[in-house]
Amino acid sequence: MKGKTKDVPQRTLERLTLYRRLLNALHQEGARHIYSHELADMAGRMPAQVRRDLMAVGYAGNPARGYEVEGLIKSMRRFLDKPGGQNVALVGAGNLGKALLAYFKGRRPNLRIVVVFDIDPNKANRLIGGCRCYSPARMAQVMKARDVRVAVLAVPAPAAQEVADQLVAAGVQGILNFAPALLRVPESVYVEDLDMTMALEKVAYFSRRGPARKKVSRGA
Amino acid sequence: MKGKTKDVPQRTLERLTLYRRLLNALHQEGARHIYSHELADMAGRMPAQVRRDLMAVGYAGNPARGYEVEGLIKSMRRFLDKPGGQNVALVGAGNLGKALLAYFKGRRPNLRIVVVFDIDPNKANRLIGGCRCYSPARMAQVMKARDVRVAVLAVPAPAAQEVADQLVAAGVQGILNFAPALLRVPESVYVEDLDMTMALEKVAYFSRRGPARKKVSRGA
DNA sequence: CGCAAACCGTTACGTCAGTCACAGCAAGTA
DNA sequence: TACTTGCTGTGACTGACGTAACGGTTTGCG
Ligand SMILES: NC(=O)c1ccc[n+]([C@@H]2O[C@H](COP(=O)([O-])OP(=O)(O)OC[C@H]3O[C@@H](n4cnc5c(N)ncnc54)[C@H](O)[C@@H]3O)[C@@H](O)[C@H]2O)c1
Ligand SMILES: NC(=O)c1ccc[n+]([C@@H]2O[C@H](COP(=O)([O-])OP(=O)(O)OC[C@H]3O[C@@H](n4cnc5c(N)ncnc54)[C@H](O)[C@@H]3O)[C@@H](O)[C@H]2O)c1
Repeated sequence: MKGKTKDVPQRTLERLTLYRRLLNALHQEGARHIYSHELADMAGRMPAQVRRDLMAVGYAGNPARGYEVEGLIKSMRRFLDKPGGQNVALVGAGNLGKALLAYFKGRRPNLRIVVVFDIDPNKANRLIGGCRCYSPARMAQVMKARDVRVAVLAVPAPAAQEVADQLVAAGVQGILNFAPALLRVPESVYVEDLDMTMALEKVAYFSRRGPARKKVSRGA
Repeated sequence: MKGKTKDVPQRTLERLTLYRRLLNALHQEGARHIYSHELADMAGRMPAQVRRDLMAVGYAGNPARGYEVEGLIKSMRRFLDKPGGQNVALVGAGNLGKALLAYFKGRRPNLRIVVVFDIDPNKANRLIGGCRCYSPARMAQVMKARDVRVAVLAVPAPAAQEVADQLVAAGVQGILNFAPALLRVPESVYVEDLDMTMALEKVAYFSRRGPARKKVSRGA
């Protein structure tokens, strides 16, 4: 019973994934120990925040040596990852979808895109970026067979809600949505919106208003 | 004297761009007036928050008819956009860069990608997605000639800092960063990080933890 | 013309995340 | 062994943001 994770704030989780990335790089370079202020520097945060974030994963550091890199990585893996890994589906093999597919190809061992869906008949039943592409009509069937519970949505905005409904019907519990559209899904389904247009407008706006801002970088 | 914009919160600005998108669609459909609770429904927020956000743009609604759509759109344009529009540069014409280029092509009249930079000699001095592609060596020169102050960074992570330095040297004041790397830039430069990997890990994590979450969707 | 209703603008409140500060402790030193 | 040092873990503080509440105002109708 390793439960009792008492709800981690979203921002904290974002930072944890960042820390892990940094730690993996450090481990590659042979580092054995690291202090909170070192991690903080690399992540662009405050040392206290790093320590507080790490409290969530329940790994105790040593006041004299800091955190043991390898052990911390293992702890974070236990905390962040699903033991057997998670299969991910991609819907929409357009420009963005194909870029994502190429990027995630073999990169994340336990967060792998294993199947693609696209309504375009020219794409269905073919291999795209090493993944089998199916017609959305077969979604429920394929998703269940492959035990997919997370999906990336990269279709045009007008089709987004329809696809989301299909995904939910197919048993998906989390959606990474690239379409600029508000998805109506059941409470139990987690949706993360990633709106690039909004992000660009934000940059355009704040880049005009002097340096009066804080250091909240925010991912996704 | 329309100054006195007294620093808008980032989240508010994100929502404003969303409202504007919705309003444009409504205007297309011929809607003339709209209430805060209608906009709120469409945006997935609370009516009070919509009203509060709209305070920032300084457009007054009417208690009986709500907001006048066309006037509000105009006000938001005045508030959000730079009068003559803003030119944007894209650095890195890889899979992601090309997708972005295709997507923004002619879509945003006053936020246009006008130039591309890539270190690949096969791409330099050619047209990519309707944009001239230059070698990074000519960055400062080209950027100044085209008055570009905003850049999208889509190069591999190891090259990100170097490119950021070049961009800053070329006079850029805002960067939309897709690379999973922390950019060190002067205080006056605004950086918005958009980390897709982080977003996907977030979805994978929270999709496993029941429906205990709030309705903070967050863009970018 | 007076009234009722509905919504806007704004102020006040509550909640949550980020920061600070300090107690506790493990290692190194004399 | 006794002491010093510097970092961790954590409670308390602060500030920002979202939420709720309320007075003001404009319209429609009796
Ligand atoms: N740079 C970008 O590409 C970019 C930038 C910002 C936002 N977006 C958003 O990302 C999404 C995808 O962008 P894109 O450039 O890849 O678009 P795209 O037009 O290149 O690709 C869309 C793909 O989705 C498929 N599709 C359409 N309807 C479908 C359905 N009902 N079921 C399954 N597949 C369907 C199409 O066949 C096509 O292959 C869009 O919502 C867009 O607004 C993309
Ligand atoms: N789906 C995706 O494509 C995806 C997903 C998540 C993150 N990212 C991030 O986005 C960035 C770009 O991804 P991509 O898939 O387009 O990569 P890519 O390898 O397809 O393209 C990178 C491009 O950048 C160019 N480049 C390299 N160094 C450069 C330099 N110093 N100056 C100018 N140009 C240079 C290369 O020539 C290439 O054209 C990466 O940092 C990646 O981590 C991409």
